[in-house]
Amino acid sequence: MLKDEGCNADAAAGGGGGWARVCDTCRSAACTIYCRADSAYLCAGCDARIHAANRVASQHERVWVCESCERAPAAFVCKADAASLCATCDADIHSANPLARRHHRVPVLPIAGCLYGPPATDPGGTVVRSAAEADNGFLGQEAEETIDEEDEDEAASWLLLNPVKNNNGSSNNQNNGLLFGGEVDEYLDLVEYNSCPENQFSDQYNQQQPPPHYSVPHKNYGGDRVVPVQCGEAKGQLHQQHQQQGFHLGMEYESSKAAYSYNPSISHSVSVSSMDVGVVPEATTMSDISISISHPRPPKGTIDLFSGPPIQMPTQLTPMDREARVLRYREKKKTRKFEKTIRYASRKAYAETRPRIKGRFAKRTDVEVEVDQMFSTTLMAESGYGIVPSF
DNA sequence: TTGTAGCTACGACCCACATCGTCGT
DNA sequence: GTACGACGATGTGGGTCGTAGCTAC
Repeated sequence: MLKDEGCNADAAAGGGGGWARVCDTCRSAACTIYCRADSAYLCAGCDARIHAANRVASQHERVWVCESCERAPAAFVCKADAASLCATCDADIHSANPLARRHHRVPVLPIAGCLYGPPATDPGGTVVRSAAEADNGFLGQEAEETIDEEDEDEAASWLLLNPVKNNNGSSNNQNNGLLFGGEVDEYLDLVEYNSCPENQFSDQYNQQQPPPHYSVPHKNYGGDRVVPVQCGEAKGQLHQQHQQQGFHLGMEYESSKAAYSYNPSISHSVSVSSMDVGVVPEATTMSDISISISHPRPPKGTIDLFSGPPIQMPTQLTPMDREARVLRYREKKKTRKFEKTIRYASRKAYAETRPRIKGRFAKRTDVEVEVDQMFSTTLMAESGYGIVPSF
């Protein structure tokens, strides 16, 4: 049943295989919710807007979009992975290995009601709009303009390549990016991080960290390798997309070796580091970030991009580029988080089930392992949610 | 004002082991 | 170029410990 709505509907999904389905309404953000009543995939903002519009709409049953493929409605919630998965991904993931088979899964419960709550009222009596609304630009024009200015300023410093303010005496060059200090640098590593679908769903997910009444328990889910990821494929697409949308940060990231010759643009460094080194999103301090974004040991035959001469800002941004980057920056600002991020949910699940002595992991005896396996097998059979037959 | 004790908050550390990533064959 | 095995690195959570900062006396 759900399969009909599911992964195989890629062609109609507003994106090629491997890339997150886009919101059916705004066509710009990745969808996170599937509304069964409307048969529509919606992003958080559109969901909030549409389903908060009236009481009837708020009663629409919705489910989370599969956190793995991001393209189909979730059918199961894996408690071990704390992830909502469609039937296909659930089967894929939990047939991967015996440990995964032991994960306890339950059918996903539909979300009803208004996820984002009615607009709160501040002590002064003015209406405080929900975060979702604010995030999606429903602020008044005046407020929007103020925020625009602030964001522009902050984003400008984040926009490494904008030479306009880089001139002496102008306001921008406080920080030329991650290498040069400044608060906004914190977000830099998240940019490309978020671009990878593997991470993207995690971030989307955090973007709408559910209020307590959510029916589906959600935790950070950092894209465990147990989950079939599309990152490799996505990287290519990402690259394409960046080029198409002018998000390439001024980097000519051609596959030719020339791209790796010494042409030390900061954007190059950023992209290489974030994609290839593996950015750890939980980095919250500059030292952490510098660790996460730097090449501890550059590959042979390459040049340490961080140790070279001063970095040149390669191109002048067009207004469209700038706008795109500001938008992107804002998107990241919304989704940034400082909590610990779980990168491997299966490891977390395993760690939680391990025996401990005074907080330390203790050795498991053979008997314990056997009993545990028997118990989990029995449980799976009784609950009937095991999709893949255990052996 | 200075010194001491008590409390709280925070971060580093440790443990076992499944999984990942790299390297050599 | 591909497949496979070996092996070191990584990441995971709860308790403990050390240290810094604060308050009270």
